[in-house]
Amino acid sequence: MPELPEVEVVRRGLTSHLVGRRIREAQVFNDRAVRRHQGGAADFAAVTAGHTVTAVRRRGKYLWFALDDGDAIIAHLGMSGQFRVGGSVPVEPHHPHLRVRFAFEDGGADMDFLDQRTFGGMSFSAGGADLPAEIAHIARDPLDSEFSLPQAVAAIRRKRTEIKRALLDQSVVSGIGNIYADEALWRAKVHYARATQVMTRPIVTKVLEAATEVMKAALEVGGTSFDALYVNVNGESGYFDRSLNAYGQQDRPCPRCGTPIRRDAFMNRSSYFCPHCQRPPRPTRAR
DNA sequence: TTACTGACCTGCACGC
DNA sequence: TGCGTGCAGGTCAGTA
Repeated sequence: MPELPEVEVVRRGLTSHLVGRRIREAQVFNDRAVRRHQGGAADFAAVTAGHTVTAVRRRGKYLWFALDDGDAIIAHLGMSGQFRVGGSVPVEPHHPHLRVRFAFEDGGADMDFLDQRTFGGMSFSAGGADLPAEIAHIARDPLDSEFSLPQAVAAIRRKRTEIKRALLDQSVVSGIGNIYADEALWRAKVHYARATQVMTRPIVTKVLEAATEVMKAALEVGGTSFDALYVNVNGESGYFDRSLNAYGQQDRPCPRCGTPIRRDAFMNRSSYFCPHCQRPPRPTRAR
């Protein structure tokens, strides 16, 4: 699943393939891919044509293509979105997951947006080259040069919820998804259900530092791939799944203490944790 | 205002 | 072999 490291790998790939190229046309093969664009598929194609891409930027899991006149094209990969540009195996025009195709004035390789589960999508943002208004509510992520660890720690401690829920809240700290939340909590030895309002500043700091470390490590090896749902712009997988300590490791021994990793249902998804290293919070007594 | 829940969506694995 | 069910999970609208 694309989380921050995976999206950053895609951003870097797209930067080298797109910057300086002028869009000739966008073909939308599935309207759902542009459902967040107010004017619909035809309008999306009309407003994106003729623009030159000046930069590919990112905040958390959102990408946007800054355009020459100050506008932007926003993109989110969702769970299964992929951008492919001129890979060794070209995407066929009738590929079942091809949602949007961009062709360029230079006649070079097209850019394809594929998305199996259609949770991702694209939209046009007028005047959004620096930061689209549509994603201004997304907090800075730990790989952002202007990310403030003390501010993020304070934001988490202000919440009255469980730590994992806070980590997944993109308006508090962005870029962290289910995989890296579990890995960060495992590294920090913190249970996913710990209440944020009673966590000390050093503990929250430790969790965020762990999240930063694990995402940096994942970025170095091209991100985490379990299957064909995440690949870079050339269609290649990352290798970080080989380094996961908790996520997806149910019943396997904890690399730290040997206790079998447990899987709990949490927030309609799975949480993987070591029941020995990450002790559950004591239930609060009703008065 | 804040926290929480469920829907969206498709392909795969598994059991019967 | 075919069918039904559960699971994967990021985001957002609706509800409490």
